[in-house]
Amino acid sequence: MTIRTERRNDALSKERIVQAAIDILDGEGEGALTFRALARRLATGSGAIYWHIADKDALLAAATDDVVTQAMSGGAMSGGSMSDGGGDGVEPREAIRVIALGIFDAIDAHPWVGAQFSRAPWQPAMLRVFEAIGGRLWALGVPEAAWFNAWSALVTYIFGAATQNAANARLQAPGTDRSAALADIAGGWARLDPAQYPFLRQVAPQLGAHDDREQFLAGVDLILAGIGTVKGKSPPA
Amino acid sequence: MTIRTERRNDALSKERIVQAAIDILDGEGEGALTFRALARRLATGSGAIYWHIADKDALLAAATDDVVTQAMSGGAMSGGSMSDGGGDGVEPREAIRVIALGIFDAIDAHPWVGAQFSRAPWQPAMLRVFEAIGGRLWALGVPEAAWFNAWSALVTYIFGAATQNAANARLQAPGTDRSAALADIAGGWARLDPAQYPFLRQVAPQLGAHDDREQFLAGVDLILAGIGTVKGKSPPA
DNA sequence: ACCTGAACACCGTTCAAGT
DNA sequence: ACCTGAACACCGTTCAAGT
Repeated sequence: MTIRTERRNDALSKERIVQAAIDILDGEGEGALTFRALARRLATGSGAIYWHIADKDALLAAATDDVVTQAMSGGAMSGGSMSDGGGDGVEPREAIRVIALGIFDAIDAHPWVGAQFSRAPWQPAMLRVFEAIGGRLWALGVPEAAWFNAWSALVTYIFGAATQNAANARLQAPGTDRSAALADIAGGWARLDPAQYPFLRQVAPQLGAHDDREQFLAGVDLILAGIGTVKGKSPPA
Repeated sequence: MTIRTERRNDALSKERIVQAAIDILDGEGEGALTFRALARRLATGSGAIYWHIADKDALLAAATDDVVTQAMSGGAMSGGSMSDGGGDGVEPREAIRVIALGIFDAIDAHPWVGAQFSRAPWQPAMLRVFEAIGGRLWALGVPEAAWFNAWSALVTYIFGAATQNAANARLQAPGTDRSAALADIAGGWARLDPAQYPFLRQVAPQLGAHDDREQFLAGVDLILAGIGTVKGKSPPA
């Protein structure tokens, strides 16, 4: 007697399709993701994909949701949204930094996610990020009147900065050296007209030498410092 | 004797092509900008456009540069980049707010510009924005060690927030009511699981009622306040 | 020098036809 | 229920041919 597996291992499914799409996006770039390429990789017809996924937008949305969910699954990012101040042992400012860096690194590793945000905010996985940030603001003791604007500024900065960073990375030809490209731009700034661009000339060396993650975190810290001036008290010991 | 005009008034030129592209982008959306549609509007062949512009990326870059240049031509945004503190009578923080709002409004009016930033930062018109912000930081008396990070955080937030705002606007069907769509999302947040999403439930009413420009400016102010804590002195009177 | 428009090599999406 | 792959209606870009 033969025991049939209820499903062939290689049966098409939304999960398999989304994973194949992520593989293509990461490995060959956004331009390489076509239904024909996807069908070839899955050894099926291009039309079969439409049985499982509505269209290309839905495919990109599902792939993005996957990546963000992954990024949020780190231990430091769950829990701690209690209004009593957290209670999971992580200082709220530090927790916000960890969440922010998690998003930054995830988008850096999957640059196409950045472009996707513009087309589909309010995705389910995003809600978990939003809540995690908001919960830490409660734990920080930010006064109620400032909740919404403080939360909005943080979330906007985190996703905006991560997206811009990834876009810069995507601009480069796949094999080229990132720091060399940056040095090129910094060199261009250093040669700008001193009368018109005194500031950019001054900061050109720092542009060429900066670390992206540190620069990103410095921005998060500036916003946190600004939020601190609203409540007017120092962080809890 | 006949005096020939050196150029027919309707002769093709990069300027005319870019303007026609902007008209299409603003009036019919990003999906409507094709070389065929552009050629039809300019009463020429689709191939003629390639004589004046390298490809579609260059066309979008030129259109974006136009819009940003326009946004920066406002009087309050020029000058004032002297290290002696400005001297054009506008308080630096207020000048930064004006510049930021100018960018925000320009991208709000031309939402496609937001999507374009990801593909081409470092555009010439952008440099003027970058310099204008940096110059005001000097005027604010920010210490040298903080120049780069403070500048970077401001510029990142301004373009990131403006882009995200425009993307949200673009998501909606052209005819629909913006506040109704926001109320829908806010309603969704209000119905989230209280155990998992206490923060989002709390701020849902503010999400539905907020003013986008005010929210944006509040973020700029938070960063400026954070920058203030770095230098540790109050703004000059 | 500048313009024309057919041709080429692609797309996303649909759908009759298969199993 | 799920899959196939040809067909449809598009794209951006090129290029021989015109003026």
